[in-house]
Amino acid sequence: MTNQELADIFDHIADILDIQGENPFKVRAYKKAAQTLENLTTQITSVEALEKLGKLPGIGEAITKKIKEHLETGKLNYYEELKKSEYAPLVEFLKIPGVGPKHAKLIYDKLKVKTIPGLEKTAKQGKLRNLFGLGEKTEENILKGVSQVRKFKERFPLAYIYPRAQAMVEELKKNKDVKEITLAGSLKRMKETIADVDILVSSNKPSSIASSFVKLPWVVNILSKGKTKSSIQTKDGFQSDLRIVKPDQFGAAKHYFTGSKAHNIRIRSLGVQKGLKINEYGVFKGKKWIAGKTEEEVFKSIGLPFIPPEIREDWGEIEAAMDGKLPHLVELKDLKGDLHVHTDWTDGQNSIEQMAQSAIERGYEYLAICDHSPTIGITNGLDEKRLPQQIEEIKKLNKKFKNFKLLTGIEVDVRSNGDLDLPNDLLKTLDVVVASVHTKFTQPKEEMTKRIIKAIENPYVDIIAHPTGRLIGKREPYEVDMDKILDAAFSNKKIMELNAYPERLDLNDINCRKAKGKGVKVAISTDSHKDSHLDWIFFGIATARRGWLEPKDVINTLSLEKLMKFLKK
DNA sequence: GCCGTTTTCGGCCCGACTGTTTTCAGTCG
Repeated sequence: MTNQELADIFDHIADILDIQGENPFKVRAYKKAAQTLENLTTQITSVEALEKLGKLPGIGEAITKKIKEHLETGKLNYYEELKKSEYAPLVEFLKIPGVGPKHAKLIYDKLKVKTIPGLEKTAKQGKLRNLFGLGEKTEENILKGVSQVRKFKERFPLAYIYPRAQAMVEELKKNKDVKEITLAGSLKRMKETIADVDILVSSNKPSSIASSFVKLPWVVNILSKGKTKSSIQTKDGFQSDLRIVKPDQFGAAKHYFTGSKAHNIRIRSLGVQKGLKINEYGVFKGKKWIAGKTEEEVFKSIGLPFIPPEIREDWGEIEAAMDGKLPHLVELKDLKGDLHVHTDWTDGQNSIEQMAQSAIERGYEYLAICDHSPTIGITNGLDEKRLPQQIEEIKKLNKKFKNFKLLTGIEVDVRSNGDLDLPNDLLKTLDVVVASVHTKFTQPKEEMTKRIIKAIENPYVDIIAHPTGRLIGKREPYEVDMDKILDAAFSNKKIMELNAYPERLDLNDINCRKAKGKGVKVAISTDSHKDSHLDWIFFGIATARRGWLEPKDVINTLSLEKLMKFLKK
């Protein structure tokens, strides 16, 4: 039972209760508990962990008891009973935009419809419009919503959304009535997957902005258009929401629309304690506006320093801010090099020299060439004959550079028994050895954990690449005991990779934070297979920041000299 | 259901847009 599975149960409970018409604060309590569990950095696998559990935000006596019951018996009676409720199937309806718990219940109570296909049929027959509170328009919207649920995926990878969102911002900037413009929401917080694109604009002519927005070239459907708020769907499959405020309100609005929701609730509650009201228009004392031009002003009003967007998740950032212990998050400019790239010696597209040139253009001091080893046959992996040849080539090239060095390396495969597919005699001649799992992902958790720990214990291995093997939206992480892996990494002074390849982002934010907590250093590397891929470091940095990493936690912020010392080379 | 430098009871963040019920409930973020 993972935290995520427990979180899903409480989330489901909240939805069923909501449809049943339970006390909305009780519903919110379950939602809050689900969120806390989802964001936890340690797995709740033991009953002992429960001692600390009750102290977590939103988890009190009743929910602790429920978690305990589930851990001990493998199920939760309350949940099992709730699932038998005639309203339980209606949770599906909540996925339809515009349908909430009240309408779901109403539709079922009056028409006994409880499936999405059934709902579609009923709507097409024109039966919904006769229900009290619903009309023709709502019926139409529900039909649209049903087809949308089919057509639109739930979330998109950050790297898919980000460039498209930037393009929308650039297009909107052409409107001269835009004073300030920014991305907001989960995109501003750089979550690894994004449901929709939030854009915030300050302007004295809101209607002009709204008109530009709904006329953007990517728009396929206008969902709503108002003076301060509009929503569209784009041809790329995602929704985008625009908010427009006055220039003096921009900071308060930016804070508010960046979220997360949990963070905002905390901030607003702190405001209430100080007799302040905080909303998207500013900070108010009574009816008097006292702050809100910048985000800094909003934080300052409740006595806090600026909290970076990436960590606004109510994962402890507010407590850290109160104690003056906010991390100084790592930035792109802190990085001195990339420790994992491929070339045309294996499955990369550019030569070693071209990769070096691109690294130099990005201001790096070093670049580690870590091509594949023999096991990955299709990549033309380097064997005992070709790897020494590549090392020679790199040595020759290094004579050409000033203030820059190519590091010799390999991405060596970890076999299913934990052995590496190149001999130690060869590995010890390299500057950087990155070890990774590319085969037999379905091993049981214990075997996989042992396998990786064995690689960590090899004296010539420096870095474990993409430690969970997940591909966002395509492949779940393999089963592995991350706590044990990190403990082994710490005691062997080994580095964990944060692979910045857009579909990997592995370690993810939560595991980065866990690594930091255990004192394990992280390498943010792109795994580039092409010179332009070096820019993907952007998403690696974003994930590192979400994981609270500081320059001191990241190994490739070290100068070449200090790096080589750390690697003992 | 959670929580407490106002409280172990009585609160719980706040506002915009839509559609429909002509004064507001439902949904969303």
